[in-house]
Order: sequence, then C-alpha cells, then structure tokens
Amino acid sequence: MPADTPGKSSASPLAGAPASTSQIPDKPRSAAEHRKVGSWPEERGTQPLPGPQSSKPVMEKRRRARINESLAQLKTLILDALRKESSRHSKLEKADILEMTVRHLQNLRRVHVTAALSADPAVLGKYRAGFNECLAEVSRFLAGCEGVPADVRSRLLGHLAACLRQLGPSRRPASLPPAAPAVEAGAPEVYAGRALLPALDCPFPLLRPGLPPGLTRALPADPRAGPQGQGGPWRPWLR
DNA sequence: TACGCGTGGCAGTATGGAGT
DNA sequence: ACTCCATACTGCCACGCGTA
Repeated sequence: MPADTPGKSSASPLAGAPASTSQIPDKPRSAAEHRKVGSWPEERGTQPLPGPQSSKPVMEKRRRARINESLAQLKTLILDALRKESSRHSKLEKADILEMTVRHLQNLRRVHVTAALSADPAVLGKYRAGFNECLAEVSRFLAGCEGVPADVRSRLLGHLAACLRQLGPSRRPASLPPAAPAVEAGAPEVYAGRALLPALDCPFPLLRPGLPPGLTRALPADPRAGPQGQGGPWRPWLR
C-alpha cells in the first residue's frame, strides 16, 4: 500500500505499534486508534478484541461497515441535494450512488463557475490576461533554454496559443468553447434551477477570484502574488 | 443479480533487536 | 550511531459461498 495514499491511516506511527504500547490517557484517539483498539462508541461494553490474528475478520467486517455507512450517508446527501424522494430510490445500487455523486459534483462546479461569471464577467478577462502572461513567461523561458528542439518549442507555444484562442477574444460568456457532448445544441443546460455555461476543460481552477471556499484547493497567501485575486491577472507561477 | 460475509494473500509501514 | 532484518500490524483486494 502506498504510504502517501490520501485518507489512509496506515502510515500513522501507531499503525504498527505493538499492543503493549502505552496510551496517553486523556489524548483523543484518532480514527485509526479507535479501530485498532476496537473501542468505537457503539462498541462500548463489548468484549475486548482478541489477538491480532483472530481479529482479522472483525477488522474486515468493520471496514465493510464503514464503507456501507458512508455510502448510506452519501445516498441520503445526494438524494437530498437532488431533491429526490429517498423512499422512491431505496433500490439504488452502490454504483448508482457513486455515479450520481460524481455527476452532482461536476454540475456543482459548473454552477459555481456560472455564478462567478454572472457576478463578475471580468473574471474571464482576468484569467485570459493571466494565461497570456503565462504564455509569455514560457516563451521567455524556452528562449533561454538550451537543448529544447525547435519543433518541440514551436509545438508547445502553438498549443498554448491555441488554448488562449479557445478562451475567446472577448469576456462575454457566449464566446466560451463548445459545450460538453451531453448538452444539446441550442438548449442551455439547467441545473439546480440555473442555466449553466458550457463546461470548460480546464486543468486548473478557472475563476480563482471569488470562487466559493472549498471548491478549489486552498491556496496559502503568497507575498509575491501582489494583486493576485485583487483584480489583476491570475499568475499561476506565483502560487 | 446485487450484496454481505469469511477468508487468504499481498504490500506497506512501524518497531525492536542484533550486528557493525 | 547506524544499518539490517525479522516480526507485527494494517489495509486492500479477490475469491467463493450464501442470501434476499
């Protein structure tokens, strides 16, 4: 198992601690510790777990229970978010729940992009200006970079320029790239009561200024950034 | 047919002891 | 002090089986 797998706790210093490791009495236990000592609140009053070897089925059972519990919560949340009656969807499969969740999160992101553009149409222009500066920086870097074949250089710059053109010459949302395949031509997609803009195939957050918290990676304040997020162009290399 | 369960295997990590 | 190795523990996955 990879040590850097997110959300896992096996890399915790406690993961491999022997059973005799003394616990700090008042220290709050982590989830891993709870699992290790078998003392989840709902399990109070039960017998302590036997040795590690014999507890393996219990651990596996507990793991499955965690998965199912989270899936059940996810189902409730997603049905609530989509305003669907849960009683009519009691037969949802796990795969359905996950698919609905993925679609919901994708749509949510587009809703927020739409909202941000509606609130301040200038953000697309700022993004474009930032992208432009990025392109110029790459161009400067490549010019001073030995060993980069000319065709590679020109292909890279051509690709970036094409990306820039794809953003459109103006700030109007109507100039955005073609809609996602699922969207019918001429019929704006509506989600949660809002008309959506076409999906942008952006590998990074498109509208960083003003994006609702939690929708993109939390970025620490960068003293070099200057006007970053305050009306100036977005400069990814300053992050 | 989807799901739950028990089980074995594998891989990653932590730990302690022995050897240098 | 440092390295190496055996061991313990944990999480994930696949498989077979039973059930609703």
